Amino acid sequence: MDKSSPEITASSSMTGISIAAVERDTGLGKDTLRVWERRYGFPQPSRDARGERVYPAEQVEHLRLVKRLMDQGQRPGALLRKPLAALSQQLAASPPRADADDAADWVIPLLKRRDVDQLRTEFAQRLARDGLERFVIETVPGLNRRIGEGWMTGEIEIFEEHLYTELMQNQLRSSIYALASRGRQPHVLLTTVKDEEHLLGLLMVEALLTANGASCLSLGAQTPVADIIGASRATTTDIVALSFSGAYPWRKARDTLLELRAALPEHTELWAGGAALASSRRMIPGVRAIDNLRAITPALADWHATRTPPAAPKGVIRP
Amino acid sequence: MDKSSPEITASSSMTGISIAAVERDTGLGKDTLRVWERRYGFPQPSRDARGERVYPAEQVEHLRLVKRLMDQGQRPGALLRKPLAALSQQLAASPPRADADDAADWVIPLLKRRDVDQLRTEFAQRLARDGLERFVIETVPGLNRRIGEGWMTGEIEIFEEHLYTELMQNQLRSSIYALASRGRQPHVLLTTVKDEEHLLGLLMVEALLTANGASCLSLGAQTPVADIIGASRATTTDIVALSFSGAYPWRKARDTLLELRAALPEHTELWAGGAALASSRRMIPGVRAIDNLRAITPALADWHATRTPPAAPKGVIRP
DNA sequence: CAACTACTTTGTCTTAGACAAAAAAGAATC
DNA sequence: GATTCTTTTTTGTCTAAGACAAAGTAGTTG
Repeated sequence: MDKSSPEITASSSMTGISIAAVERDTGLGKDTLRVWERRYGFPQPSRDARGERVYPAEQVEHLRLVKRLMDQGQRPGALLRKPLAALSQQLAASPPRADADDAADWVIPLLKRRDVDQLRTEFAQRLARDGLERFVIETVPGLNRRIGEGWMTGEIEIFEEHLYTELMQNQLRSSIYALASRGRQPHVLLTTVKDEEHLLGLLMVEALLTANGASCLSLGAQTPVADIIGASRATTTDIVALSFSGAYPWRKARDTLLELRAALPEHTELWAGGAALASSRRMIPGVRAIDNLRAITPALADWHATRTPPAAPKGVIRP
Repeated sequence: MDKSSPEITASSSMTGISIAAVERDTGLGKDTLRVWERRYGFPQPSRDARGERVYPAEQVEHLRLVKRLMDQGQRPGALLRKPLAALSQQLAASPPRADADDAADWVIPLLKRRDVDQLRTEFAQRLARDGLERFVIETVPGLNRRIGEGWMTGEIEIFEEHLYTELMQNQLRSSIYALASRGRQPHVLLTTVKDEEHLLGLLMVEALLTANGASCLSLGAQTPVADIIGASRATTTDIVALSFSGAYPWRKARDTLLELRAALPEHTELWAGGAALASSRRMIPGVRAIDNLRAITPALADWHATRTPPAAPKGVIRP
């Protein structure tokens, strides 16, 4: 009511949203928001008494939509000139909707009902029924797609997406932990470079690797390149695996990989996965491209085939 | 050993580091970095051909130190006027060094050796020996303190701190998962507000709650207040638990809590923990302050005592 | 010791202009 | 038709100094 507490209840909704809050909510930088306003006339926030931008909630929603479509590869200039309605249509049409996808529809009502226990149970049951490998390769991507779709069409809220991610991450983590056995070959160092989030995708890869007998060490997302190098050196790392999301610029990915390749010892393999690498049939020397999740198992098999399994280079210690 | 290793190939080091990279590495905003330069004369980056700031690696290190001390409650104006040497001393002196802390020293050499397997084993062993509760209340805080100290004195690198956090998080998560049983009372919604990271601390709390029979749902860190409200509503949430780090401004914490209190249904309890709340004996009406980790167990006991345990409001279903 | 006021510190927001990296379009090659 | 090279457009990030309120400190009073 009065000025004593800044914006009483939902500090966001009634009063409008500050530029810092919009940055947090949409992931678009402050500079970007300002320059869009100047160039395209959208968003067009009102101003408070101090002359600072105050974004209405609906414009923030609109911006979130734009961000989503940009993450799919669209360009902002085109998107910002279109009216809101055109965008909503576009996203509904964009994914080609594989036939079996609708099988993932069960997740939406459970999320809406916030039925956490049931969600956990469903995840666990499907995992037990299909096995970890099939679960990760088929079920989880289907669910992810359905969630993304639901968000875009307004079926579910942001919180519900977070909830899904949180629960699925827990499921995967516990499966990984249950499988992990110490000291097995190969040792894989797993991470994404800076500017990438994508934690769920990383966990999916880790699950597949662990299920196939590898010993993973995940550094989480956003590891600076220097740290990846530092981490792999002086560690018995056989493979360094990087994940790039689809939106990641191709050249940057290539440069990062080349830099890593040069810095890593020769006997350490370098794997790169994610949509950014899958699209091009360009190969980078010394880097193994992992087109999709299914390619992980054969790649691991190759690794084992290349190394002569019985004659270990270092003395094999068996108690 | 020598300076060659951390820098060599990293695209950032030879050339110097851009302001965006410094923001990412230190957590200090671009605006803040610029205004410090103007006001205090530090940092003082050189400029590239385009006139843009290029920070030498040593200044970034210095900044990281400053950030650390700020997180302990110190003020930037004082820190930035002091020479680097004074800061290094300060941090070494700051924690009062409880007697038994040195027992945590074993973790440093293992980290330096990057002996992941051994670290996992040590964690697991101590946990099995002492039990989850003692592990979380005594061992983990001791380790955290030792790690923070090691980082500040230069014993360990950032990567090694990340590695520790990652491994410990995995340990806690798996313990939590093993304990979790569905549908037990009370249902606790667990999170931190925006501007808080503190994920490890949150997991420690979750572990304690779960060990004492609660059914936790963690929303991870950085949940906007509006989402917390949305999440708790229409869910069978008995307790909403928030965690504030020590650096969090007192008033903001109070306002957030009051806002939440007003929005939550009356039968939902609101718990607040973390150093920010512990220092003041100020009470906020309708909010239960959790001074430290040890206070969690009695608080849960209180909750059970308040509710009449045998006469469940909803029919008890037993198959 | 708590609460009020006055003073200092500090982070974030404002403006417009500039420029390089990324993407798209066009042209030329095998 | 597909690949490579060149040109043009698009787009995000950076810089500048000034302004101001929120957070913290100190001094005063009950």
